[in-house]
Amino acid sequence: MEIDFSKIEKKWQKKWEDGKIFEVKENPKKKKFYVLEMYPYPSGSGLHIGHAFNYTIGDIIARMKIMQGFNVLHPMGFDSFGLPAENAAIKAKSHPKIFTEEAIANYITQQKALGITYDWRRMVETHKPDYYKWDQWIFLKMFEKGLAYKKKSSVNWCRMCGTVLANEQVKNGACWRHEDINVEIKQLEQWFFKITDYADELYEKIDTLENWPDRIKAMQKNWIGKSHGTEIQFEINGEKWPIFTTRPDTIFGVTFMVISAQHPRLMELVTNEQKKEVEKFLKKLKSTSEKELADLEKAGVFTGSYAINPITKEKVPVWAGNFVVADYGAGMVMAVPAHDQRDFEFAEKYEIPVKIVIQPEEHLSPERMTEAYTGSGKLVNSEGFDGLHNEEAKEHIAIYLKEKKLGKKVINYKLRDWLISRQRFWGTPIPIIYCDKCGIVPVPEKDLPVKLPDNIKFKSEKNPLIDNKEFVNVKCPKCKGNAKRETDTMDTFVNSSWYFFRYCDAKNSKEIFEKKKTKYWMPIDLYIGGAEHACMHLIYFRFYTKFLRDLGLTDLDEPTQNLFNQGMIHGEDGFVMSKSRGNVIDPLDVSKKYSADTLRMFLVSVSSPDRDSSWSSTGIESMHKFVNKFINFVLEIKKGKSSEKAESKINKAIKEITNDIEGMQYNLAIIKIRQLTDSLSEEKEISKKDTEKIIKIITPFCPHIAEELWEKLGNKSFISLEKWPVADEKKINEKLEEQEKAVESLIGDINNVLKIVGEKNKVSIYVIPKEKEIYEDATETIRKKTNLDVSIYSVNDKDKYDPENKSKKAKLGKPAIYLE
RNA sequence: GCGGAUAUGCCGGAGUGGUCAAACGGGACAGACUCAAAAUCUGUUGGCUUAGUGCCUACAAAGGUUCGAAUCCUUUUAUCCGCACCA
Repeated sequence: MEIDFSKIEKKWQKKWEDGKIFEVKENPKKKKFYVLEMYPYPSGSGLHIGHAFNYTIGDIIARMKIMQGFNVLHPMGFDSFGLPAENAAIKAKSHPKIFTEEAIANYITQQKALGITYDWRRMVETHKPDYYKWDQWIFLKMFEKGLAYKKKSSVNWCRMCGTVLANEQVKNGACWRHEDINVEIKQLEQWFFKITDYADELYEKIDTLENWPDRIKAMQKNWIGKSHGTEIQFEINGEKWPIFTTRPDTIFGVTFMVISAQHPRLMELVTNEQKKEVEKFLKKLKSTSEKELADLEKAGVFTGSYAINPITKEKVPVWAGNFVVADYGAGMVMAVPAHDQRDFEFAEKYEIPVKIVIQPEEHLSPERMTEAYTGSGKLVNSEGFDGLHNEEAKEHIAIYLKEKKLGKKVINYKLRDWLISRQRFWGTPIPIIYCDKCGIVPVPEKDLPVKLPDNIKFKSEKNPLIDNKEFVNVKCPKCKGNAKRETDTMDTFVNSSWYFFRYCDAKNSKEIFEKKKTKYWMPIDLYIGGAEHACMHLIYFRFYTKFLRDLGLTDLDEPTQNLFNQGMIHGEDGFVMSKSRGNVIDPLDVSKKYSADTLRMFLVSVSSPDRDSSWSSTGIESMHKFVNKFINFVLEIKKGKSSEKAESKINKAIKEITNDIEGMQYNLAIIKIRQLTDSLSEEKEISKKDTEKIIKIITPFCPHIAEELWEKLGNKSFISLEKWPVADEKKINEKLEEQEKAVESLIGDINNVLKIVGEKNKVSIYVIPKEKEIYEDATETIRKKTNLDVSIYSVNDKDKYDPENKSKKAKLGKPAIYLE
């Protein structure tokens, strides 16, 4: 039968929409299930295959859950602030809003064409004032709590983006959007969110995230980088300077100190004699980018100052070095060349003494060392601590330092505060006013939102807000005097840090969301997206959830316990899809050529959805054949009574497929659907009820076709809302399956012998009496599959035809055969 | 350097202690149908051997645990990814 896929897709999409069947509201009587795919940035080029994959993964489970009777929240929205639209607007001398809204309209059309169960009433678009108003509101709350602050510091600048970037947006020293552009370090005054206040909770709660991929959890731990150590006060020029170390046990081995060349107070330590040298060194450093810095040989210059070791009272030189990170720990380290490789290399280069304070079994001596000894051992040259194992010594020395008020135990994090200012137009305006009299004044809540003006002129790449007098000039909310607005906007990751809360109450104009509503829907039961957000969005959205909790807006510690990382779909050539490679597959082309259902099926059939896979044109072709085969099977099979065997198979399939979908092993579910269809096509008839069950279990994968078939069987309802079948365990008959296998193996044997002895016409089969029925029932199948005349005899049958006395070879489960 | 993941037949990928020469799909080959092709259907697809058998070699490599391992343990190697001079 010829199916007009595109026609039935449109038909059912319209019916679903008209029937509002995927629109949901809170219902305390029903169990909720919140499934969320990461919302997209609406780019001008439309949906790509990764989007289609992402949405399909979510839709399959959403559809099954709906049919299982859950109240399923499955929303979609757009992360619609961002640079590409702004850059396009600059080029076209237009407004980014125009590009953005066109792109969104296009996305919605394309998303609808995939037949996804979104509740479109809940759509959020982050560029709309009714959304970003609440971004600003959160900012004000952060400001109130001291978590939003302005500070001058070294920040990452991308000249292509024309703005500063958060630490999380710097990859390998380059901009996350421009991998060939190394970021520059600039000293700028910028707005930060104090995410470090939550560093400990963000770190510790990672272990509670049961269903997050290990990889993501490891990446976040690594990124937050919690380490236990000791802060020790060294005296330099009569002033106390703290350093951070994880190795207080080596304090007697300190032979010099190194302060970061980027340390803001470096010059305070530089003596007049050394000033020239240091400046020369700094100048040379400045011309190297951060990326090159990483590969650079350790180098430094003597500052002229000396530090006093708080325990030994020894005077050691303080150097400025290129390998010390300025904003980690104290930006200065105590250097123990004998027991730290970096210090060792540095000491070797500048001929600084090496002092061994930890001795392992195999005796070390400074002259023979070619690298630092970082292992364990007993303390030596350490006065009263000599003889202690170094692990014990860590503890003892820390206590000693604490008693003498020379140091204390501390915890350090690699995580830095989140730099949220962006020197760009197309983002949420930071709701801050600068007044000459009153200083930094937050915009009062009642004046929110601070709207982006429609009337703007782009001049080069400069943020047009700066020249927009109507925007900039404002009265100070405190003194009513003339004041100016902040013109920086917020990082777009701010918008995506709480959008999942807003879906629960997307149209609320009075408050950010109603707590009662989010209490019903949250947490997200399944969050689906790519792994590229591991150390960006996926940290930020945890941070925001904690902050909103502390505001009392939610009781949740974590936004979701279940994170699913989809794999990447590569081109047919195995490479990442890219225009320049010409291996891009457009999901819309595919669904037009085959069907949306074929595309959905294919996307999740190649391998487990969390794995990378490659596009395959033969694969989609084959899936399309299967889809057609399935349709024909359902329509053509005689609706009568199901055999026991068919019932067993159907129920077993229901059971297994339900588990596979639940476990997101869609590829396995599809294999089972294929197997079921293949084996049932041998049946003469199947009951209408069973046929309907089969259509139901394919509904999450092929919703349009399922609806159409459901209707063709005479049903008036939506299959999408029908009850998911539950396997009747009693009908699963393993014995029948075994018997079927036995018959198959017999057929295999016959064919095998035929191969050896050549063509024959007739087969006589001798079976153990109690098995006779099994094989007799299969006579027709055997005949069909071997193309032979089939006679079946019981071995104890006296009248059997058995000229070569083969029957005596028969065994249980393995009949004897005679071919002629 | 640190951390995470992966390694299965021509290919993609199932398979976590025996029922595994290994699901399912792709590809290839052979056959049926057809004037022919497409579609569809059937079979074969590690080696040798054989009236349906038996044996050997196999699940990155090497060891080990076990009556028994693709599956468990140890080590090694390779690939991919993330962080990276974090003291």
